[in-house]
Amino acid sequence: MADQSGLRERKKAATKAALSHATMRLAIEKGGIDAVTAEDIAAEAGVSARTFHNYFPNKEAALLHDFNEITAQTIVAIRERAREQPLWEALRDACIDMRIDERFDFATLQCKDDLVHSSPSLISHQATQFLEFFNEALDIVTEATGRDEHDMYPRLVLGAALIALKVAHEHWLAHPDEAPLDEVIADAFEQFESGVTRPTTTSNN
Amino acid sequence: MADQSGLRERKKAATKAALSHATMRLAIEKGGIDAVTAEDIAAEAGVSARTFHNYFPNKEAALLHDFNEITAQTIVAIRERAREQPLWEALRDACIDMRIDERFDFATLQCKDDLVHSSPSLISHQATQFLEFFNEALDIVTEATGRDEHDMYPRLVLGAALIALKVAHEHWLAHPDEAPLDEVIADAFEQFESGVTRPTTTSNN
DNA sequence: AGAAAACTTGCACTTTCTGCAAAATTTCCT
DNA sequence: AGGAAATTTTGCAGAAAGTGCAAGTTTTCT
Repeated sequence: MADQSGLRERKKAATKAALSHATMRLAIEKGGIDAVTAEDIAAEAGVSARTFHNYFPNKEAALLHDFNEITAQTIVAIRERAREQPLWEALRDACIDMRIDERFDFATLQCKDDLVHSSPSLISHQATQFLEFFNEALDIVTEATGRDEHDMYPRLVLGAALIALKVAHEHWLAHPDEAPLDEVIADAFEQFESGVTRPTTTSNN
Repeated sequence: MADQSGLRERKKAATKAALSHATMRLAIEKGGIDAVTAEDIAAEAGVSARTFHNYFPNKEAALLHDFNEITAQTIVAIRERAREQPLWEALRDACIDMRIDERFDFATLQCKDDLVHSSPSLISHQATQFLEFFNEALDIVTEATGRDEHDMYPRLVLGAALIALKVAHEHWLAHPDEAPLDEVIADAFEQFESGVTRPTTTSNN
């Protein structure tokens, strides 16, 4: 349904990837996405500015495209796992299975993170993507818990899981040599299990 | 420091409020903030378009201005409470003390929430403000827990607290007759205390 | 091959947002 | 009160985003 392998589909995917990569390249080169125009990106990818806007609504979306891809896959993973595992474990394992560390070059990840943290427009866009992630996952979680719309529980668990994911991810990017990403994620989830709300002893764990 | 009561200061505050209110009025009238231009807002408030941009970077900021004010106050409240209370309680009580229900007309709140949920630009902007709130509070929480930058714990607790706040707020807006806002917030925080990660019995609580 | 469907492109247009410099207003000091 | 100094308002110019439309290309399907 999504990717029939006709010439047309392949070309579109290639163009989209080219635009996304061009955005990244230029943003790094010019030291920030704000110094890059949609026209620059289109030129770098060899298409017209109008075509760029056919693929992405704006440059932020182009830069964060792959992150978006991964969350889409994660939604599917959560749905499948939630059928066979307790919810919390399903969420945790789906997050671990994102395997950001294996799919991307570490330097590139760090680079992209720097770009995001230094541009309000990117921060804003990333926050929005996270919200979309939340909303898409919410239906699954609500169903899995057997609660209704009337109940806060689904949103609270899901929120906790996504916070754990985000914090783990950031921590790993800042301290990559400390532990592998999957362990960091597991650790973050574990802290919620043992009760985040109680002040813990300051054993660095 | 912030508000000396010279004529100039008072006028500026008045203009800012007028612009914010004008934005709200027009957004409701035209059924969405996207149908309102910065020029419309300036005209409604009786200033030039250029002046509007001296006060706010964009219309989204103008519409969400009061929410921003409140989070600024809440940061202060958290800082003070964190000196005298256990962290989790400090966060909870500071959130309860925001008293959104008393400060605003309920219909207006619901209206504004509808506006936000139906406009990508507003969703994006609100998400960004939430992130700023997070970052400002993070320093306080980190200090209060006696943990260092190296540790995920501060971000996890704070994340949990802000999720609780946001979820409670949304729930109350959707079901206002069920319980007063402060109780809903307390309830959300309580669910984190009793362990969100374990599936609970479906007693609607 | 040739019609139909889908994609690309250029163009026109509205809107946002910023810098700059001139005018207007408020404040401050004597 | 009066005038210099500081601050604010405003208009104008300009870069860039983003969208609709229609014409031109390319791919698909039979």
